[in-house]
Amino acid sequence: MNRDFAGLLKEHGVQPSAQRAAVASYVLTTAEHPTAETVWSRVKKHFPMISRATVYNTLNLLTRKGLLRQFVLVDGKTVFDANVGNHHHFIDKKTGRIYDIPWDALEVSRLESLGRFEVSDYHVVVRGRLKSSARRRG
Amino acid sequence: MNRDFAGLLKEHGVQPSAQRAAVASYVLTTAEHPTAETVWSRVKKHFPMISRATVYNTLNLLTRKGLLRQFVLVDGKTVFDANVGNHHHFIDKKTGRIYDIPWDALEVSRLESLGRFEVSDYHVVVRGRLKSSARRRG
DNA sequence: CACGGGTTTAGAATTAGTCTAAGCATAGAT
DNA sequence: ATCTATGCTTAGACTAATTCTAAACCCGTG
Ligand SMILES: [Mn+2]
Ligand SMILES: [Mn+2]
Ligand SMILES: [Zn+2]
Ligand SMILES: [Zn+2]
Repeated sequence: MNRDFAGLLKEHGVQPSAQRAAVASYVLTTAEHPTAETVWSRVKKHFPMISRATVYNTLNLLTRKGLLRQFVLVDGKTVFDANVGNHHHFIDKKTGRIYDIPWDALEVSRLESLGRFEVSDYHVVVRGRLKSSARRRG
Repeated sequence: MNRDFAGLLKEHGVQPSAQRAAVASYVLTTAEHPTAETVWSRVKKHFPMISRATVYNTLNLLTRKGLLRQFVLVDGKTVFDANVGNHHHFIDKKTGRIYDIPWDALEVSRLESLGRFEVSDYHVVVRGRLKSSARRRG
């Protein structure tokens, strides 16, 4: 932790600023698939005067620059995911929380047979309950 | 076409009305995965005085009764799907249109190996381009 | 120190969806 | 045939998520 986020942003063509580093330091290290509202509330703890517009701007900018991915799995909520590599998702039906499933944990076959669909990417969305064993990181 | 939608609704525990039959006759027969706004505009052509609230109410009611499914795949738009059986989805990156992939066209393996995740359902979301062959029904 | 480009800000605007309260339709009772 | 209760429909108000706007701000360069 405590990486040099200003440097990281610069490397990805994002001009660094205190606000952007604050957003990045949270959103690029969490596994909780936060909404923009969640990002805002987390970042405000350490940077109380940051505005909502800056949070949205920064999240969209990081997404355009490939540091972040955003997707909508439930309801009307866009969530942000710093895991930009291929992976699948598990949604806990009880809590709505989203967990990553490593790419290699599942295999999808017969994708070549899709006829008129030319596949460029895909992922599996799994829904269910978390087994009762104590939950660890998600 | 021109099925008895009032009868169909009754069979599913939905008290029929002219508005509900109008919504049902469109949304239960289309394959275009429409948004609520799209449903409203289509239904208004044949039933110009129907209100937005009635369209939303009916779509939510049909969903509760199991005649319709709703999901969010892209952007912030909930779409409605009269195909309530298991199936996968293909999203055309160019147009955003959503197409059904029959359940048996794909196979997902190793779902039993997901450890702490207890799977109750899943589906594959595939994205790509539609091959140039003339498009048929989606 | 002034300039200028990019960044941040608060709040207005927009969009999707829900809620409200009044009016309407109709099945059943008389 | 009329009455009535229940449920349906309606317009518009409201809410929540997100984007837009325009002014203020920051900071490196001249
Ligand atoms: Mn966005
Ligand atoms: Mn809904
Ligand atoms: Zn993820
Ligand atoms: Zn479908």
